[in-house]
Amino acid sequence: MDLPKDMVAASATPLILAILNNADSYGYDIIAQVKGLSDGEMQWADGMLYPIMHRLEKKELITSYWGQSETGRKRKYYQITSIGQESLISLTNNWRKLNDMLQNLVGENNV
Amino acid sequence: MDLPKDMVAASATPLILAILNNADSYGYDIIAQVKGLSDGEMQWADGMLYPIMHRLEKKELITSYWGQSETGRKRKYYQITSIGQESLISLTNNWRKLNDMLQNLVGENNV
DNA sequence: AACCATACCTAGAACATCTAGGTATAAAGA
DNA sequence: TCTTTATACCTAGATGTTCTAGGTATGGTT
Repeated sequence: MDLPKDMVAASATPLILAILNNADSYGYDIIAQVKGLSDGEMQWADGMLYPIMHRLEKKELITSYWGQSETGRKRKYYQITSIGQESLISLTNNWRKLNDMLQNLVGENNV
Repeated sequence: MDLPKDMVAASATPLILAILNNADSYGYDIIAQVKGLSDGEMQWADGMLYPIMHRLEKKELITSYWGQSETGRKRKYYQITSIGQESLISLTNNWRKLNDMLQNLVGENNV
């Protein structure tokens, strides 16, 4: 896909929230899910994800708790909050509106 | 709409390119078009637009030329380049893909 | 003359991402 | 038991960007 940075930035938050809205998850798994959802086109580096997670936590869109993998390795699980769910709805609507605007505008003159 | 900054940023470039792809235009008119297209929900400040135009010009996605309004006031018109058109296609496709991903993901669990 | 709307511009604050490093540990294999 | 690999998390700071808050200029209107 080779996304411009600003699109990566703008899509990261809603994608993360949408994933957590389906089920609690942790850093490495979120990266794996995004990779899967995008057919391998989006491959986030972990160092890019964690600062975003921390920011989302600070904004209280998500919370975290320590858990363990089956093998005993510790993991930090993230859970969406009700504020996060509201934000997800709003972000998703904005994405749809902007996408519609853009597609219509471009469609007019069949680029 | 009350868009987060990163979404404003990510949508500004494709919107501007799409508008110029329909017809050459100038700063104030682009702002007016965006306002119209969004039903008044997106109101860009001019001071926000010009730096973006200059950056797009630097990247050679658009070019500019001086013209005049009917009343004689000078205007800087912008025109999309072929690089800009390619970029517009790519950006529009990326927007559609990301939007599809997001809507599907959210739709699954009817937020 | 004064004011308003149009029209463009820039410096720098503010903010966020993302690179490039780092730590730690379980499992596997030699 | 030692090394390697994969998993798992973290942060400082460079980098890049938007956007605010200023500014200039001018034609039309009162």
